[in-house]
Amino acid sequence: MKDTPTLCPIDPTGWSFAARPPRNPRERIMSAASFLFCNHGFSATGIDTILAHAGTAKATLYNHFKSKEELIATVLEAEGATWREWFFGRLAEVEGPAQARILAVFDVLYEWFSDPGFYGCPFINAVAEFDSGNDAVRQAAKIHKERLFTWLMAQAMELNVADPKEFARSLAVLIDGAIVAAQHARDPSFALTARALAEGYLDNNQRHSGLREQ
Amino acid sequence: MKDTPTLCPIDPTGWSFAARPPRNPRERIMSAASFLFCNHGFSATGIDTILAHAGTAKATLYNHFKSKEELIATVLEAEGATWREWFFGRLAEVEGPAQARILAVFDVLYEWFSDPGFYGCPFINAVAEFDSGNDAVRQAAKIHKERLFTWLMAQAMELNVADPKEFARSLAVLIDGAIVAAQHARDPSFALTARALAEGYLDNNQRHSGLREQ
DNA sequence: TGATAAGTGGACAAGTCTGTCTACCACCCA
DNA sequence: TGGGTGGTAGACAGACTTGTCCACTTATCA
Repeated sequence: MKDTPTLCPIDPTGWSFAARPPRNPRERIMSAASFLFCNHGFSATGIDTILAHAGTAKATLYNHFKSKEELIATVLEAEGATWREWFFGRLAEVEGPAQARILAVFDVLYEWFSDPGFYGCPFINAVAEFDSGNDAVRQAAKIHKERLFTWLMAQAMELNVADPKEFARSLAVLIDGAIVAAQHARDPSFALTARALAEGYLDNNQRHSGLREQ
Repeated sequence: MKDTPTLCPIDPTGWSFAARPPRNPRERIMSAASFLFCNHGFSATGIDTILAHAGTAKATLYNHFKSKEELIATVLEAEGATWREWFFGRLAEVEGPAQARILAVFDVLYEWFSDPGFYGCPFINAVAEFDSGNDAVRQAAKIHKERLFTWLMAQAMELNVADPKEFARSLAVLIDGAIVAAQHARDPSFALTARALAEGYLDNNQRHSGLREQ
């Protein structure tokens, strides 16, 4: 049971920290915590459950993390970093202009939603569970969203749109909407619905900027 | 303390069950539970906290509700029903064609997001917290979403769009996206961003159907 | 007036939660 | 060989959880 711990029964394409092979007790704890927190909720997952999944002793956990709250924050950071690495890595593979890269966002989302282990966005879920009362969680979510926003702004600059900030906000709405709708309906095709909306939005943006130039 | 209990410090325009004046112990419990569950999370809110806010005895709670789980389900239903009553009531006031009513959706959302007591959609939050593990919650969320979907489909029929289902799905994405973005950023103006997206989508739909008819 | 229903207050059981602590083990490197 | 580091196993404290129960009070209504 200890030699090859199967903490995460799913085999995602690499978007989740929980699916990475843990190399030491600390990583085993984080893997198990990540999987359990994201799938069963943060409050609902007890320390003992995490330890049982990780196959480590309680003292080991409290050697590495000051408290459950710190563990939650650390796990969220790791999960976010892994996801962004995967997400932006995927998009970096896309050839062509910014327009193609932006539409590819929704193809990559589709891939994510299609994974049997998809549980929604850990930050959306965490803020939903804590909202007021846990600033570390809100902060982690804020940073994650800002990273995404920065990437969207960069695409907007490249596209030379009239209002890059509003452009990024619009795409953020489409992305969040797709995530929540797919999570609730357990239907990955909401990514394609959002993609079609994005396509229309890009077209409208193009047409208006064309009119401006004439 | 018992004569005029101020369970809910906010004074919304009527979208929340928690703000309705409770008339009997059962309603006091539901009001307090609704406010606490939605603002601090379901697991994080204990029975004793609810009772303290409601000013009732524990036996009264367990006289009316079999368990905390049943209380959660009942509160979600009531909160959803109140919100829908408010939301669709608002939209029914809108004069003009379906197009205007659809855009008004986002004005009403803006009003909701602007309330200081806005905490996001209780169903999105509940599913985020429980996901797997509480079927009653998922079921309640499903019913709520279906009601909204039905309304959107009705507008689609009136607009005579090519694919009413896809039309409703698109607007659902915009609505969910606006809710989550506004909740995270604590910025109601995401409703206006979503509104602009909807406007572009409606225009594109119109243009394409025009092309089809020619 | 007097019976019935509904609510109160608080003790209590039984379990779960986080976090601490001790005693022990196994490995690595000097 | 032997000391230090890091992990294990599990008991334990103390607080908090949900849910039950009982004796008592208040309100309603025939």
